[in-house]
Amino acid sequence: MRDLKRDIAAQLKQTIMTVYPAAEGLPEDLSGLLEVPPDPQMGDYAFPCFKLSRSLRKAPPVIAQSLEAAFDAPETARAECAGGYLNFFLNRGNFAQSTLKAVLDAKGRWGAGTEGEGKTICLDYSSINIAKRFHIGHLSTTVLGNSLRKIFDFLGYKTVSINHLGDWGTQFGKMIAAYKHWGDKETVEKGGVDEMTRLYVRFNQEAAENPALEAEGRAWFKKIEDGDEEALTIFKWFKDVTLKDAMRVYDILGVRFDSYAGESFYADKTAAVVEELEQKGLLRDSEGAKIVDLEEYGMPPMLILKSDGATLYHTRDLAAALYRMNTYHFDQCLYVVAYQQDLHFRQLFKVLELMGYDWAATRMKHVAFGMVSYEGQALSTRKGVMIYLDELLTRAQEKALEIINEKSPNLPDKEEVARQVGVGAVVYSTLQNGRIKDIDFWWDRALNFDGETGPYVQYTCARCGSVLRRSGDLQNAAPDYAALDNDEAQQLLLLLSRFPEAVRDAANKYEPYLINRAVTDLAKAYNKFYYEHRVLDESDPAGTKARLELTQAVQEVIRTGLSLLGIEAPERM
RNA sequence: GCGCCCGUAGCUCAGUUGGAUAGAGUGUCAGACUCCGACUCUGAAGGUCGUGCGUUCGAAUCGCAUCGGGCGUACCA
Repeated sequence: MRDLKRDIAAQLKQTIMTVYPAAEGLPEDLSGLLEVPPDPQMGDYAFPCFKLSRSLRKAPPVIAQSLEAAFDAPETARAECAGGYLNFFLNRGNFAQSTLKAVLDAKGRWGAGTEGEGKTICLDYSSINIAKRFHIGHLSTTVLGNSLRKIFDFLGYKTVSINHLGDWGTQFGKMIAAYKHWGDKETVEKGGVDEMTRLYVRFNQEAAENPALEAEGRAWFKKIEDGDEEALTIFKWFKDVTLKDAMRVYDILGVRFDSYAGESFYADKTAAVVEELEQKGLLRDSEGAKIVDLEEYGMPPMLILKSDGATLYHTRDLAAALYRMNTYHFDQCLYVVAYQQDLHFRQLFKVLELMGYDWAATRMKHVAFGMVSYEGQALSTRKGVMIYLDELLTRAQEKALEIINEKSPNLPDKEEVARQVGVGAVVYSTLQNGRIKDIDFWWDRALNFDGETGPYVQYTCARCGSVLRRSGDLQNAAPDYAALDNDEAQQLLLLLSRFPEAVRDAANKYEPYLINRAVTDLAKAYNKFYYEHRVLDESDPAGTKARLELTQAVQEVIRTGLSLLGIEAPERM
C-alpha cells in the first residue's frame, strides 16, 4: 500500500530542504516525527516545528508558516499551520480509495507482516500445576500468552507455545501416599482434580498428627525420581486427569500448546547444569546449599541445590532455558508469568549471562502481569476466596444465552454463539488494560456486556455483516469515494490505516491491549458512522458501493483484531 | 532495611520517542432514533495528573526527593 504517512513525511522533508537548505540533523525518514493531533478537526497528521526551531534559529510559528506556503502535494495532503504546528489534511478521496484497496486486497490479513520470517519465539504461558484446578489466577497468563502467540504468528514468526507444567516436587509423593491410603481409581476418575485436591488436603491434615506420613510422602517422591514403575504410573495418571480437566477449558478458550514439557521433563537435565555451573566456577557452598552469588548485581543469591542436594525450580528453569535454546534456537523466549516472580527471572537471566550465554540478556523477557484478587481479597482456596475458570466461563455463556434468547430468539446455533460471546467477554476484559495492572474480580463487572466490552465489538462486526448481506445488486456498482468525504468515514479510514501500526506496537511491547483498543475504536467509529450515514441507498449505487467497501473493510479488520486477541466474531448474534 | 512495580474523574483505566484545551468506559443526570440490528447514538456534570523541587520553548510523560499502596527479599513454585 502507499503509506500516506510516509508520503507526507517525504514531501515534508523535500519542502524543508527547499525552504531551509541549511537545515541539519534531520532523520532520513521524518514519519517518526509526525504526530496525530488531539482533535481530528485539527488535521490527520501534524508536524511540530519546535523540532526545527533550534537548528534554524527561528520561531516555530514562523517555520510553520513558511512550510505551509511551500508545501505542495495536493494528491497526498494539504498543509495548514496552527501556531508552531504544521497540520496535514489528507486528500480524502485518494486516501479512501488507497486505504480500502489496501485493506480489501489483504483479504483478511491487513496488518500481517513478514518481519518475523526465519525467527523463532518461544512463549512460556499458562503453565498449570498438576492436581490443581484451573482458576481465575491462571486467566491472565493463558489469555495473554495465547494472544501474543497469535500476534507473532501474524507477523511471520515461528512460535513455540509451551505449557511449562508444574509437575515436580515432594507434593506429588504426598499425593501418591494419600491415594494409596484413602483413594480409589474410580473416585479420582470421576472427581478429577477436585478429588485429588481433597486427597492432598486430607494428607496434610493427617500428617499434622502422624508425622510418619511425611516420610512416606518423601519416599514416594523418591520413587518417582528413581523411576519406580508403580509410582510413575500413578503420577502419570494424575497428570492425565489434570490435563483432561484443563483441556476442557483450553478448548472453550481456543488455546493450544506446541509443548507440555514441564518441570518433570527437566528433572534429569539439571545434573548437567549443576556440573556446568561448577566447571565455570560459579557455584559456591553456603549454609549447606549450593548457590550462585549475585551480590555484585544487587540481588540475593540464586539457590541451585538445597542442603539435601535436591534441585529447585530455579535449577529446572536453567535447564529449561538451555534446552529451549538448543532445541528451538529462539530469537526470543518470553515468560508470561506474574510480576511476583520478577526477581526469579532477573536472577535466572543473570546467571545464564554469567555462564557465558550473552543471548540471555537480550533474548529472554519476563512478560510480567498483575495479580488477581477477588472482591479485594487475595485468592485463597483454603479461605474459599476463589473463582474457578469453568464456573466463570459457564456463567458468562449462560448470560450470553439469556440475552440471545431475549434479543434474537430465532438465531441458529444459539449455544455456539453464546460460547463465542461469553468467552469473548471474558477474554476481552482480561486484555483490556496494560498487563501490569492488578485485576480485582467482581462478578457484575465480569458479566457486564454493555459499554466497551467484547460483545459490543462482536455486535458491531455482526452489524457490518448484516448490512453486507442486505446489499444485493448494489455490490456491483462502481464505487464513488466522494461518498466517504465526511468526518465519520474519514475517521474510520484513519483507524484502518493505523491498524498495522497497532499490531506492531502490541508485538514490540508485548501488550495485546493495544489491539483491543484499536478494534474498540473501530467499532465505536463504525457505530457513529452508521448512525450518521445510511449505508444502503438504492438511489445512489456508486456511493453505496463505497460505503459497502468501507463496511467490509471494517468488518474484516475487527475480525482480524479480535482473532489476534483470541476472540471469535460470530456472523450473527 | 533493600529491590521491582503502581499512584490520572466517584469507580475501572487510556494518554505514542516530552507537544496543542489531559481523554474513554462505567456510574449519575438529561436527550435522540417512522430508517440498514435499540447489545446503537448525542449531551451535561465530574481533575491541585499523590506532593515538592529541578531539566526544557514546552512535563501526566524525563531527573531528584518525598508520601501512599502492591509484590519480592535462599532451601515452595
